[in-house]
Amino acid sequence: MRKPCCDKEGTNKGAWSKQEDQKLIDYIRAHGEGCWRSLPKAAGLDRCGKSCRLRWINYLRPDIKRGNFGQDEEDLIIKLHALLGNRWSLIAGRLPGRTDNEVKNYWNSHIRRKLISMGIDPNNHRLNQIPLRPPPKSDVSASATSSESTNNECKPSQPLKSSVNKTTDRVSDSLDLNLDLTIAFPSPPANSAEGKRRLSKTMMAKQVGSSEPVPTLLLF
DNA sequence: AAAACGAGCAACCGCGTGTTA
DNA sequence: ATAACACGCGGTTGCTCGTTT
Repeated sequence: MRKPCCDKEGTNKGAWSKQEDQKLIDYIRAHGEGCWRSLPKAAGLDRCGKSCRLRWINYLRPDIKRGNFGQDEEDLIIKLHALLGNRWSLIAGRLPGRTDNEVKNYWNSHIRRKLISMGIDPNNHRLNQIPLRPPPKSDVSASATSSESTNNECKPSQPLKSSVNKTTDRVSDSLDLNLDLTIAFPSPPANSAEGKRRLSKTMMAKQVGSSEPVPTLLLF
């Protein structure tokens, strides 16, 4: 039913050349973002539209801030992750100049490791009990959260629902994580199927725990 | 000096969702 | 109402480069 996003034959893959970058930049400067499917042809690129989009968003966009993450950014990522889980695009949306891919990579390569070394479960931001023991079978939620030993460990799953509302032994509490917050969404792009999409996704995320008091995050 | 290893990052893939015809 | 399309997201892969042995 679903066709591949582009015909795989005849499209380049792998690292982008300078010429390809320049073509993409020139085209988007002239015509703006969007219509990714038709863009490659129009721009003279032998690339899949998805690949063009990714390259632009993660690397070529002029407002991208490159380089190391600051301590404030790292703290913010940790706090947002405690609330939102692996919703990298939402998290990146609160970090000007950072992309979801960059945030995700930074989390996986730095923050995650750091939290683990501190004895903190990066998936639910709780202190691990030492020694780590497999949870009792009857405790479903516990088994879902002690995920270091499972294959589903990175499921964004219920960070909103489970991690936010239970405050006992939450490390984030000791890290001065102010959970009495309200999520302030960045204003969606004006042209914006994306804005609408993001908003609706976010609303869904908020509604996950709608039967319970939803903690709010006032960030800006 | 060279091989082995690990970390970091760019890019790809598959799926979910909103839109359109 | 629904199938096809277009896009965005999150997970994963694989390459590159620095460090260790």
